[in-house]
Amino acid sequence: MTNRQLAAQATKRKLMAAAKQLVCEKGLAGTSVEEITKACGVSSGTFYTYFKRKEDIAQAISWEMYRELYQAAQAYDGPLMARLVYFMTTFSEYIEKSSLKLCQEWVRNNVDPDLVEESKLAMDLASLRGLLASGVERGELRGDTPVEVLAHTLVDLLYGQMLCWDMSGGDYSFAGRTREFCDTFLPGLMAPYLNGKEG
Amino acid sequence: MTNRQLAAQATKRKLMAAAKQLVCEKGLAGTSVEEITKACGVSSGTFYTYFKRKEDIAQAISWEMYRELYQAAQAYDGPLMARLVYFMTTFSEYIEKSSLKLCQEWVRNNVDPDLVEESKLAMDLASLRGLLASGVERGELRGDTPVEVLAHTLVDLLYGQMLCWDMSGGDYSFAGRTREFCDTFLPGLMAPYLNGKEG
Amino acid sequence: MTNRQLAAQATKRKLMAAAKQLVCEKGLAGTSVEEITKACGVSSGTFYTYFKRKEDIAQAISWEMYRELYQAAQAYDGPLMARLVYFMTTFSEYIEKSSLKLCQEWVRNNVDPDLVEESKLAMDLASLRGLLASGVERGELRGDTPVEVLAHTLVDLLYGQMLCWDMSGGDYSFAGRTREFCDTFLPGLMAPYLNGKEG
Amino acid sequence: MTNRQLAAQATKRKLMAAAKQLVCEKGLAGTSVEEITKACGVSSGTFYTYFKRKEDIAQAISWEMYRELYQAAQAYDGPLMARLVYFMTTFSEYIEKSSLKLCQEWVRNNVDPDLVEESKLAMDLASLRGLLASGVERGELRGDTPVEVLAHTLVDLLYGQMLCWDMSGGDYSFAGRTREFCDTFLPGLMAPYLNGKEG
DNA sequence: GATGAATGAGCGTTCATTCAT
DNA sequence: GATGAATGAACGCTCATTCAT
Repeated sequence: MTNRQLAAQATKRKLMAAAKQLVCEKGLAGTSVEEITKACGVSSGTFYTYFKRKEDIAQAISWEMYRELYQAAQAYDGPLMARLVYFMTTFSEYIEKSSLKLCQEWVRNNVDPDLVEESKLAMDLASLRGLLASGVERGELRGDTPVEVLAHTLVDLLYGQMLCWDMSGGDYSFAGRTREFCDTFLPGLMAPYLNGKEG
Repeated sequence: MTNRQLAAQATKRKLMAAAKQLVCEKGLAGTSVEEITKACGVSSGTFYTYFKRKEDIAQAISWEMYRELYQAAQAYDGPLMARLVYFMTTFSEYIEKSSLKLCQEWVRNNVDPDLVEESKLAMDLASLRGLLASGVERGELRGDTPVEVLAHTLVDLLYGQMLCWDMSGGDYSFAGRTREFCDTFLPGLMAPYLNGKEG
Repeated sequence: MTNRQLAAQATKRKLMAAAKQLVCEKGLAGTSVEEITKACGVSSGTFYTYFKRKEDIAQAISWEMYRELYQAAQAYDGPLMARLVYFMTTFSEYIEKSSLKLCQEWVRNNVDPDLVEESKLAMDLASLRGLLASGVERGELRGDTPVEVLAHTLVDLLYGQMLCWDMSGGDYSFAGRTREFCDTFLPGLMAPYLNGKEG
Repeated sequence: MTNRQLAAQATKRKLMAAAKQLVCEKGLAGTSVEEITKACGVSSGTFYTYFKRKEDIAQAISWEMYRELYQAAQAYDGPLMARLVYFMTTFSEYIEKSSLKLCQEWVRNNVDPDLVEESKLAMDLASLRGLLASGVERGELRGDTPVEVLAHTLVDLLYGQMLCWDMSGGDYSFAGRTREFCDTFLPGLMAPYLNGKEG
């Protein structure tokens, strides 16, 4: 990689870091491109060398964050229920740690019908589906487990906890609520599909 | 009520009707105050006789809609499980019928940390809490039912279904998913707390 | 006077009182007609029964205030220098007591080239001119006293003290400065024109 | 300085020149940003590249004007009384030459309690104070001259002449009045403090 | 790759004033 | 005399984006 390429990479990283902080403080709509670039000591035009539209930097930031999350989730091994709980709690812990504002911003962006994104929703769904499918493969789950329905129900629930947390203004712990669910209802929900050795 | 008051009421209704349609088509951000007023044949200033800010009309519309929903839910009677299912399915059917765009708009507005609204979230939570509490009172649910946790878990789920539906762009039926949940998982979820005569 | 006329008079007084307070707090530009009328419990249309334009109420208020001032000044008797000092200090004391904001507002309005008012400036000038002329008549001042020049110089000075006080944001006492001038420089200024019995 | 910077400077100058003329004709409130920019053949947004708010251009114009005035005043040398007279008459001549409307606008802006500006009032005061102090240093004025009181009295007077001129609508000469004062009263006012060689 | 001046459409909002009731 | 809904022109200001340098 040439020096120029390295410098370019550094510029992009600086932009994303500055944007992340500003968006956490003031939301994306409340943050102008100029603020982001000024915070990096570059000119506003430079922004467009790296991002086609202002919104793109928000997506880039969220991808960067979620990549880490997925890697952790895939690396984890253990019994099915533990894997499930690990995925769900890691999901909410991660988001809660990041920033309420960032999460709200993300919801706003992804509910906007004009902003199509390669869907994180689809990825989360696929992750859970894969997790359950692996349970079936390994014999931890019965063959007739309704994998698809289970997967999207759990995703619905996680997203709902996230949305309610956003709407509450962070009045309580998102991760706490996820753990509460995993303790209180998840075992009953999964029981019918678990093979004996797990039950 | 005098004629003048009636005329004023009519104007407000016209504004809300026009706004509802336009917002369904193009979202609130995509609809200008001028468009709304022109569609009613009133001047743009008239808008501000009835709504302090542009956003307020969106809230007014959603309140109007949800009032109906709550009335239906409270009117319904029957065994606890039926009341629960009725509330949840009516909730999603109602929203789905209204308009995807309107629902997305509502989510966007209510996730905005600056726009505080007397929370529909709180109302939904209270409705479900009340519903479950009535079950306990009537002896349909055991005395040690964790009413609060159940209530917010079901709200989380409903809001999650709504959010995922919004994010999918309406690719599938929101109400269908709620019904699916009620059929597949709700009985198992409630089973531990139901008194014999219901189970 | 009929009851109706009495009621009308009361309404007008209420409007002026409310306007005075609001303008003192927020300036005229920052006060809307609706605020004034709401503060009186009347409708906005009523305002226009008594004042043709919004600005007119400010003038009405200032006239009301200054009438009192002029009456006091004319009632006072004593040696010329005392009359002069009395007029000048009463002028600034009165204004200072009223309200900085009101004074600033008055300056703004009277510097506006579009708002012609029966000039208080002209009245102040006439007052001082009359005061000095009476001094000549009574033999307190020499016959060749440049009454006109003295009068407008003293008005210039008073208005200048007022303007500087306004610009300072009320950092010091307007009346104090007037008194300082009367003590320090006024005797020297008048000395050449005073007849022996006064000097 | 690069070509781009030169062009930017030229744009700013054009904006100020156009604004100056328009404000002289119609006052700041009567001049819209669009008028100013159209007169320069630039877009309305460009205005905000150089001035944060509409009002700022008025301040910029007045600073530009007064800078010249202060430079002249500081460059002038001669006996104290001459320096004093020069400062005062230059002050009023300069303002009178500029434009009545501009002067009225300036007063309006500087009496507005919300618009804080690095005070020209303070600068004028400092100028006169410095002028008198230099007189004391050079032995032209007695050591016990009340420099501060004299300075603010003369400033009060100058500002008062300006205000009265504004209020009169320019019916007479501002500079003429200042000269009249300098001829008629200034010598008597200063006499007690002048050292023999000057008197 | 970086710059930064220029763009310019677009919009929410205000509010003094009117007039039919 | 009082009402108050309706008016509607008017304007400041934002800011994502471009492109010549």
